[in-house]
Amino acid sequence: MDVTVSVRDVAALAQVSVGTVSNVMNRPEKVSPATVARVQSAIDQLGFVRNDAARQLRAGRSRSLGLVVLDVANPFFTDLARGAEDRAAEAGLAVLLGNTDDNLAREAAYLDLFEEQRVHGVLISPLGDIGERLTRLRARGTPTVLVDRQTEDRSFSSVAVDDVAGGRLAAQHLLSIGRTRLAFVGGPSSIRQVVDRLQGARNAVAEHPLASIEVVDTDALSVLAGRAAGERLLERPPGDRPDAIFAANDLLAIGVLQALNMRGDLHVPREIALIGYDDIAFAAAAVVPLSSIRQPSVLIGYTAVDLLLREAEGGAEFAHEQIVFQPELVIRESTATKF
Amino acid sequence: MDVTVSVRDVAALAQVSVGTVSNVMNRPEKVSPATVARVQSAIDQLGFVRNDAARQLRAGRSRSLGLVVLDVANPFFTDLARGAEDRAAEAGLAVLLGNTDDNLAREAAYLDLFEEQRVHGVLISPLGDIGERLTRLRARGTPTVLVDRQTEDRSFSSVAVDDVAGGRLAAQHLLSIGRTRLAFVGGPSSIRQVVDRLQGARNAVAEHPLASIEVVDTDALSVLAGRAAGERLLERPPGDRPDAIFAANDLLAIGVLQALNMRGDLHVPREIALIGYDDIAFAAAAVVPLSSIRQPSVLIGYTAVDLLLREAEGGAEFAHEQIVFQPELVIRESTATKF
DNA sequence: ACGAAGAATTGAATCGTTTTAATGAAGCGG
DNA sequence: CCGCTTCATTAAAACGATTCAATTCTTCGT
Repeated sequence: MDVTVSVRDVAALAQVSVGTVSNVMNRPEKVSPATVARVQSAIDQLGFVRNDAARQLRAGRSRSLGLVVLDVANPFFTDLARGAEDRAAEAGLAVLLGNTDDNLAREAAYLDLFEEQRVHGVLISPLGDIGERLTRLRARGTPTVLVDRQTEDRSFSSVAVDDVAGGRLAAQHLLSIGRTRLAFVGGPSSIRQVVDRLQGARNAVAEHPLASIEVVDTDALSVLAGRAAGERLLERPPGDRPDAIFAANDLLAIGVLQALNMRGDLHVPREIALIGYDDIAFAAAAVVPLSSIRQPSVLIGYTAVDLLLREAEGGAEFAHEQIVFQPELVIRESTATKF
Repeated sequence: MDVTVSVRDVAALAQVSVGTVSNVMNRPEKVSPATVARVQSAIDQLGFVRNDAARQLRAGRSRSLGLVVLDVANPFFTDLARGAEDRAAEAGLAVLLGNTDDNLAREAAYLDLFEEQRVHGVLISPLGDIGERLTRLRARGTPTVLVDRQTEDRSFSSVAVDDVAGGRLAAQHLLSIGRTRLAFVGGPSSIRQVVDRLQGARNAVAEHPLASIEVVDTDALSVLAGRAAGERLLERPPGDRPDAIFAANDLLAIGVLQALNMRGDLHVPREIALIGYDDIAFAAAAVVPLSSIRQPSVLIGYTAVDLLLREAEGGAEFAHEQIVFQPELVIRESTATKF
C-alpha cells in the first residue's frame, strides 16, 4: 500500500510538464485557470502529497525552527513554547520542541538533530556555559537566540528576565514580612537561572544586618525534588529550621508545600513562609496559594522568535540584541502576614 | 557565513570518493581504518554537517514520528509525550510534537505537515470523528495509532483508557458519599473524551433512584474555562446549586476550585464535593487536594509508540490492536466525608 | 497579414546523500 | 605465478521538487 506518487505522476495524468505542476502549487497565478483545474484534479485523484524532504533539499532550509528547553513538563516552558509557536505560525514556520531534562548529552543531541534538519534557527535555554557547540552552530549559519537566560556574551541575541532582580525581589519580600532565617531551595547549579536567582537573594540578604540564607540543594527543578527537599528540612529539629523558603521555581515550591503539609503542626506561612518563581497557573491554586515571581512567559517566547526571524534576515551584519524583561512580585497567602 | 559544505567537499579534502565518505558515516566497518581517520579529520576540519533532507529524500522516510495532542499545556499530555519520547528514542527516532488547541484546522495542518515530512508514523488524539483524513493518511502509507481515545473502528490501532468506565467511577464515588445533585463540568463536545466521561457518569446516575446530573458546558479543558464555569455556578441561588461536581479533567477542576474558593462561605467538600480526571501532579497539591481518576499517562505514550513501530514493520497484513487500560479512582480531600 | 510583446508551458539542471554494480588491489592455495 | 576469493574503493544512478532559460502559442496594433 506504500504507493508513492510524485509530481511526475501528477504531470502525466494531467498531461502537463512537472514544471507546471510545481507552478500550480507554488504560484498558481502564473498558470492558466484551466490548467490549474486539471492539475488540481489530478492531484486529488492520485492523493498526491508533496515530499518535504525534496522541497527542503532544493530550498536549502527547512520550514521549521527548533526550541530546546529544560523541561516540557514545566508550565513555564509550555507557556513560552506557546508564545514561540504563535509567532512562528505567523511566519509560516513550525516549531520543533526538544526537551533536555537538564541533560547535556540530550541538549547536544537535539542541537545536532536540528542542525542536520537545517532549521531556520534555534531557540535555546542552554545548560551551563554557552559553550563552543552553540558558537559553532551559529558560525555555521544557524541563527541562535538564547531564551530565559541572560548572558554576558553580547555576541548572542537573547530574551530573558532579570533573574538576579527576581531573586532579590523574592528575598526582599520575605525580609519585609519579618523573616530572617531564609533557605533557598534549588539546584543543580549547572542551571544558570538557579544560580542567578540565588545570587539576587544573597544580595538582598547581605543588605540586612540580621538575615542569613542557607542553600538546600536539589537535583532537579521538579515537584518531586521539592518534596524531597521539604522532607529533609522537616527532619531537622524545629529550632534549626528556616522561617522562610525561597524555591527556585514553582514546581519545587509546590513540592516543598506538599512535604510541609503532611505535618499538621507546621503552618505555611505562620511557621514557614514560602515563595516560588514563575507564577505558573497552578501556583494560585495550591493548597496555600503561592506567592511567586511572575515572568512574561508567553511574551518571552513570542519575542524570541521575533528576534530570531530578524536575525535570520539580517544576516551576519545583524546587531545582536539582548532583551531583558523585569520580573514582578505576586503576593499570595503563602507569605501573608496575617493568618 | 552561510558556507554550506557537502560530502563532495569532504571527499575532495580527504582525497576519496563521496561514496566512501558516506560509508564512513554509515558503515565504518566497511572502510579501512586509515581512510576512516582521514575522512573523519576532513569532516572535523570542514565542520561538515549531514543534510537530513537529502538523506531523507533518498531513504524515503524521515527519522521521526508525529504526535498530535489536544493541549501541550495539559500535564497529562506532556506525561504521555514523555512516554512516547522514551520509546521512540529506543528506536532512534525523534518525536515531533504538535498541539491543536481543540482546533480542527490546526489538527489538519499538523497532519499535512507530518505527512509531507514523511514521518514514520503518527500518534494522534483526534478531535471528533476519525474522519476521512485519518483514513486517507493511513491508506497512503503512514501508520497511525490513536491515543487516549477508544474507537469502535477496529481498523485502527489504539491505546486508550476506558473513559466511560472512568466517568462511571467518578460519579459512583460521588454518589457513594451521599451526593445526588451532580454537575458535570466539561466541553466542548467535539472532544470524544469529554463525551465518554459524561456518558459513564450518566450511566452511574441512571442506576440511582434519586440522583440527577446536569451539564455545565465549557469551551475548553483549561484552568481558565474551569474558573468561568465555577463562577457561573456561584451566580445561582444556593438551593439551586449542585452538591457535587465532576470535572472532565483536572485543569477544569482546579479552575472550579479557584472560583469556589473566592467565596469564603462555600466549602469544598462540605457544600460541594469535587472530583477531576487525569490525576496530574498538581492535583495532590491543590488548595483542597483533589480526588481524581488516574490514567497511566506515561505508559500510554510508551505503548502507543510501541504499537506504531510494530504496525510500521508489519505492513498491511498487520493485525490492528486496541489496547484499553483501566482507570483508577484516587480519593483525596475534595471528596472527603469528614471535614 | 506581419512582427512584437506577453502569457503559458516545457525540459533540463540542480540540491546532497545513499546505494549498487563495477573496478582494482591484495592475499593465497596449489 | 596463475586463477580465485576477499576487501576497499569508486563512479554513476537514483530520490522528488523547484527553478530558470528556452520555446511555443496568443493576441493585438498597424
